[in-house]
Amino acid sequence: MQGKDVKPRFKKGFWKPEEDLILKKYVQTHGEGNWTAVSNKSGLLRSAKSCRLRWKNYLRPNIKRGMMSEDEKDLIIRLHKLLGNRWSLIAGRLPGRTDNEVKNYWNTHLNKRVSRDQTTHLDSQSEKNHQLSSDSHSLKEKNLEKTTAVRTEEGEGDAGLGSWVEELKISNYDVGIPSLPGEYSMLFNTDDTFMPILDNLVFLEAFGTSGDELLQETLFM
DNA sequence: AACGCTATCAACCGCTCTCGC
DNA sequence: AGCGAGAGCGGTTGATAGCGT
Repeated sequence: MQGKDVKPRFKKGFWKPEEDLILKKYVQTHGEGNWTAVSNKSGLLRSAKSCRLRWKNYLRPNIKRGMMSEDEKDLIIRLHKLLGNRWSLIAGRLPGRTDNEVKNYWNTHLNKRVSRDQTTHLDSQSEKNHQLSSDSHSLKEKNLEKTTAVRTEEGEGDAGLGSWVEELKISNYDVGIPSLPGEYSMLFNTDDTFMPILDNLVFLEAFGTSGDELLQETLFM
């Protein structure tokens, strides 16, 4: 056996408490980041990726674990409506929650709940929606194109944005109140928990423009 | 008690993005 | 401009706990 072509074989599977302790101590001493160094120097036989994930999802300070509150559930549903499967973005609005946790929670709990709700509402809504959608569709279409165009003009180079906005359209998410203009009309819903959190930062991250700018464009185009 | 099924969630995998050279 | 390494993201897998029969 020649040593030079032997790749380090990393350990897989669940982390032991002693491994957690080693990782925690190493990061506390040397700081977060450079996970390759963490992997190489900590003595853990774990990949850089694995170390990063373990730290980010479980060992990082201020991680909130356990049951989701009703507010958190509601927020996830609403943000998912607006942002789609952008878990890190959604998790960023939930202090102490990680993208992995939000994603898991969505897949196991909320996904079912939402599809169930949609099914029960579908019958009563479908007639009404059909009427409204023909009116609102062109406006929604227009605003989406405009939003995407803003990003393109600014040279953001985010090829993925256009596609997920498209997905949002295709997946029949009712992200707006039909009588209000634009795709972002849900902003006019003065919901107590949602409004303060859906701030400009979300828009900046998601659309490359601030919520204020977007509203201006949507309202006074 | 034993078995099978389902739900849950931690962790991995593959891909994309970013940045430095 | 092209390349490689590191970091991040979203989708998927697999172990296992819980429940029903």
